Amino acid sequence: MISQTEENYLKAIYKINEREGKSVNTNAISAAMNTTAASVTDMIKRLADKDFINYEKYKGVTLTTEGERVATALVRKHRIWEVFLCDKLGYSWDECHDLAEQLEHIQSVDLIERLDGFLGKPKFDPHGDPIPDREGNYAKRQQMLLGEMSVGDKGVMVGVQEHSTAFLQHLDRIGLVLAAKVDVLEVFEFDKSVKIRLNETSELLVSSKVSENVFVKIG
Amino acid sequence: MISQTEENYLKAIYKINEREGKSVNTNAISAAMNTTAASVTDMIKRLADKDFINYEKYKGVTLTTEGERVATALVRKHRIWEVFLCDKLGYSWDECHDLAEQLEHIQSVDLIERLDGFLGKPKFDPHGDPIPDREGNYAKRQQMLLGEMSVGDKGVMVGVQEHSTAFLQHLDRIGLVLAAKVDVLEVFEFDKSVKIRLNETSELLVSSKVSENVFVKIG
DNA sequence: AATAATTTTTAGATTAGTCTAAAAATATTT
DNA sequence: AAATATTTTTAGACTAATCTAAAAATTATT
Repeated sequence: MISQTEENYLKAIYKINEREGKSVNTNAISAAMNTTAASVTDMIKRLADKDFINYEKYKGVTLTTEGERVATALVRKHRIWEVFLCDKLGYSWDECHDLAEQLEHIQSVDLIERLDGFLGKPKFDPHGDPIPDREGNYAKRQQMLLGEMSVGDKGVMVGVQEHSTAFLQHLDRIGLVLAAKVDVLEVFEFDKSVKIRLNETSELLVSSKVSENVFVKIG
Repeated sequence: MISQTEENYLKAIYKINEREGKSVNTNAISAAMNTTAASVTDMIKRLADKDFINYEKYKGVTLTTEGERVATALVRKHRIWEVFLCDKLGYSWDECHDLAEQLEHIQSVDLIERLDGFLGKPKFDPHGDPIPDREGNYAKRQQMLLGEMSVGDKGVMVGVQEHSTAFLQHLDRIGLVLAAKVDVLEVFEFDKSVKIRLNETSELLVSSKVSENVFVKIG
């Protein structure tokens, strides 16, 4: 058996590795898990004993095949539950995350498959993040940050890099929500702010904080 | 904060009290929780410290108002999740229990209210057990055991006393499921078996094991 | 390369939840 | 009412997950 805590550590390691692309060190994990470095050392020994991670003292950790399987299964469950919460129960995208953190730990081989079917086998969660399949594979999104786009580029808002409640609520407030049409009108190098046309109607000037954390799918 | 384990103990105490109607003793709890009497003593001290139960050494325990609130909230959540699993995801009534045991511990003030609304505010779970309202109140069912009915009585199958998988699967097999119409044709005092007409068509002879564990609503 | 700074690990404690074995209290039987 | 049986509690120990403080290893800086 694997505990919820162990699962959460594996997910944290997976996400850090996905972001940084290398062996994950103790401090990064303790920051992500809100614990001390000592606690992390204890835990990674346990996870290494159970063959979920490869660990060498002072060298950081990487996930084994089995560890990666557990982590992607959690991500899959998390994102499918988020779709349920938003599509069926009317939660907004900033509210669904915390509940999904709990629901992703429900242990059942087929509950999540049935839920997936009930929801119409969605490919993306309400934040535009892709949902891994049963094998843990998911297509990397054909997307770029709004801040990396050029004048004249057109696309659709497909996701966010930053998932904080405050940020998501801000996006709601300015109308830059999932599936919004985005045309880049001007890029101000000075402060990295970007002027866009939203949904082919209103003009909107967004700050660097926004442009550097919003993903747009070109096309 | 209250832990999942503490919640489970409170629910067990609630159910034993509901069944036996008196102060709940240590051994009954250890049997229900599949632990030792020593573990129960440890736990009831903790629950008494937190004012969830009234406890006097060697005298058993009763729930406080707060303890009862927690227990009925759990029962409410359990039964609403069961409705979701059966109505929306196609689980059968013998499969949904174990999953609901996990789902009932999801902590959220309004998730269960939204789910309740999504499901159309059901009054009964898939086993015919009543769903408590937010205050923990629920109407006692207008029902009797099949074995207590008389020849000529007619009714509808509304629930079971015994919840084991084997029993529920047996009921499925003989077609005596929730909402089935039941007319009592003959009662054999010798072995407490009962002959019924099922759904106004087939005749069926059921054993005492069945007749003493199936609830029928008269009318 | 020596020193300083940072990161990581170890050592030793703590809490929740569990256990076994033995002692104490209560209930039942003779 | 004494003996026996049952129930409950205590005592002491274990594991998972955490902590603080100190030691050890690694990395960066002068």
